[in-house]
Amino acid sequence: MEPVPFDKTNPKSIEAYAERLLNKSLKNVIGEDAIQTYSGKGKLGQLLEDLYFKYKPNSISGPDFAEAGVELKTTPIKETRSGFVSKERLVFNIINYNEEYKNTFTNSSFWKKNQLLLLMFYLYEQEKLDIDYVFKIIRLWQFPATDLKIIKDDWQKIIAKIKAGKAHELSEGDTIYLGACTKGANASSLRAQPFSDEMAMQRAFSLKSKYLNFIIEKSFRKEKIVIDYNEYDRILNDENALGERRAEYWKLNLNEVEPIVKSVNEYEIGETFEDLVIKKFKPYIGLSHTEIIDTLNLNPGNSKQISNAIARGILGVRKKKIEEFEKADIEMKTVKLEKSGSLKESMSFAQIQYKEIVSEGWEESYWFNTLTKRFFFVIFQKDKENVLRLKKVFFWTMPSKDLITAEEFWNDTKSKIRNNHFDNFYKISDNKIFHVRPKGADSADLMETSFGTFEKKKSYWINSSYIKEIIQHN
DNA sequence: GCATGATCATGC
DNA sequence: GCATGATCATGC
Repeated sequence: MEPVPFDKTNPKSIEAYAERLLNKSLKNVIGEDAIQTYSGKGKLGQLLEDLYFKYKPNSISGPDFAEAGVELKTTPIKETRSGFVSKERLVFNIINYNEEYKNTFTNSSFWKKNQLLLLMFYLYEQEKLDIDYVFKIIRLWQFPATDLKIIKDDWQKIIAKIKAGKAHELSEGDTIYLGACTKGANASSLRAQPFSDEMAMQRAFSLKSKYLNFIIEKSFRKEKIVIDYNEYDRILNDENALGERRAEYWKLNLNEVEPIVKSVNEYEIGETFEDLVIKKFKPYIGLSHTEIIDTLNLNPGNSKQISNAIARGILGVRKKKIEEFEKADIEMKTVKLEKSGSLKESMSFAQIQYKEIVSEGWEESYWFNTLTKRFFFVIFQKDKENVLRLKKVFFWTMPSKDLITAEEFWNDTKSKIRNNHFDNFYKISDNKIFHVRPKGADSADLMETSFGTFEKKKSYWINSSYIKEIIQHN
């Protein structure tokens, strides 16, 4: 066997060799002949291994480049008006429910395989073949310590659900950065789980698409720092030693966002990111808007967004967006309760895209992707004097049974739009969690349909009664 | 008092 | 200019 064209024990050497593909496609570099004589099959990652790296992984459970500890990942980006963004989540190894729970994080299948990634982002273009995709970012990636801490907690949360015999109830929205996404041809790709007879959907570890956007954005800026291994140690210190330590990674340069947690030293022992967020709110429970604003010296103005500004102020993020929430795609929702504990208003979401929904599948739809997010609720309630006071905060994910209702609602909405019926959607009075209601500048604010006609802009809403129940039970 | 339709304020 | 989050207005 001919020697590989790089030092297979050295991540930097593998990266340097990979970088020769930058702004090129696989076909550009190895030529059409090599591809035509290739007898294997597979997607881009496989083709790269076979035809470009000429490297056969000698272990299935470990990283692709075993000697260097490097896992190769190809993942698509797409171009939008605001630049390049991730097209989809990054999918890691399938979760073996019967095995993974026996491990600690440090010797988990996830960590052993994915602690050092060679990421190859390519520009997805619908009409192109895999071999013609052009690579736009090629780089080694290690998780910054503050992110690794969250990822470890995410992993443990997934394991806890398996240990509780609830693998069938896993949801991508359960966790912050590391998700358990469905993986399989269809909903009948089921697997056994160790502590329940119920079959569970096959799932894989995955990184949220929004998290990838940060890697993408910061990679284009090419900023480097040296990783803080003391912080790594603090995260992993209750377990085995970390493997070989890696040299450099690219720092997230945060101009538009600001993290809640600046260093892993801010965590108490055993505390998760969510614990820490909730803890930050504790001293302000029961205080009024004005009292919180005075205490923290905030300057939120007098707008409709005041509750939002107060919540960010409490988290120490004043002007910018919350980095962790952006990367995890956590949806922060502030709610105002009346004295009685009910909500005056239902909760609105984005406008229904009439031209898009008609050809979408459920799991790629806006509504599915919104409802499977993790939510962070910040609840204010009016007191006897009608003064809004902070009541409670909590993280929440929609239970799977309500997602079934959501799918029915969405299918109903979609089929009406397909049939050119733009009224008669679910109403609040149907009492089925969701409804459709107008939302535009005014009643003359219209959106084009797939029929070429124009209809009033309408949005997805969650009924206030449902939100009220969530608040009561959390 | 609530359901439904309508519209405002802000930020990107 | 427009989408989003928030809220108002009307009528039953």
